[in-house]
Amino acid sequence: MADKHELRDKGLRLTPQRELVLSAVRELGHATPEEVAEQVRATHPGINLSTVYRNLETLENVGLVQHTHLGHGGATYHAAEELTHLHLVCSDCGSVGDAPIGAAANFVQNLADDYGFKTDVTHFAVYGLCAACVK
Amino acid sequence: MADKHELRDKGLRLTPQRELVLSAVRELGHATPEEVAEQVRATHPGINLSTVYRNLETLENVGLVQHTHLGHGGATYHAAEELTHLHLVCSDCGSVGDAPIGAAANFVQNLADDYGFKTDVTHFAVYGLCAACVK
DNA sequence: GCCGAAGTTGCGAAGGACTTGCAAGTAGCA
DNA sequence: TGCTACTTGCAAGTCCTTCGCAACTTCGGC
Ligand SMILES: [Mn+2]
Ligand SMILES: [Mn+2]
Ligand SMILES: [Zn+2]
Ligand SMILES: [Zn+2]
Repeated sequence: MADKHELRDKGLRLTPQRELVLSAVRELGHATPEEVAEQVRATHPGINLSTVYRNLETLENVGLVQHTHLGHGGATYHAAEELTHLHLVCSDCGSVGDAPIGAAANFVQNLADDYGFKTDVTHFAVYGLCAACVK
Repeated sequence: MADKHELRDKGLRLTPQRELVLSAVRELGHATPEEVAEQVRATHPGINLSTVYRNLETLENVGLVQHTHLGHGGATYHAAEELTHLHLVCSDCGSVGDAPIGAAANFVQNLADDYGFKTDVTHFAVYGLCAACVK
């Protein structure tokens, strides 16, 4: 549920649509704009898809949500608090597994040391074959 | 330049368009379908974009090219031989740097050991801030 | 509480990036 | 040389995301 103050505190106006979009992202864990819209429509049937897109962008600008790429195209949205894990996406079966960010700590450190590159490991999924499909 | 035999050897028919698409991918290093089309048009002005898409797909199916995601959307194509490095994409300035695959060896090993996940580190770029933009 | 400026919404239309159907053309094998 | 399966160009069609705009809210000030 979106607390009214957190939106106002970020300098955003409080509209039912905006609260609902944020709530939906939190409830869904990660979701495409289309899925967010569908979820919001459960309580607010009239919401327009473009309103969902606009609010996702606005919420991302103030850091309340963030997007990730799990598949070959588009984006999926997470609540910012939730971005504490990596996504392991299987190229074969499409499954999305989680791994703690720490699993990449070493890698991130290497890139920082050797290239001065500050890696955001959550923006793109980690792509490959899941344990089940390796066999 | 695409050697005629390598296409035939993969069971593909040899068309000028197909050879040119493969050559273009090799010359460009990594390129979007649009960029490949533009490159091909230098010697074969009439080539249709859909022919480029179809051939990229065909060439990917037989393993001569491969696609990667460097940006937030679409795909860019590489010659299969060239996929020996990671891409470090800067979220700020958009630059695309390279790093040897080995930089991720440790990470890949971790995921294999802990999750049985076989990682393809080249499919998605490594996203973050380049050294210049970190400052 | 009421007002007005600025921000937001819904809707329809536009964009951009592929994908598809199809008729004409071509490669490759006999 | 001929046949058949594969390819191509072209036009149209999808799918996903963004825009323009008029109507409508929100919210700080009065
Ligand atoms: Mn992909
Ligand atoms: Mn992105
Ligand atoms: Zn799998
Ligand atoms: Zn940069």
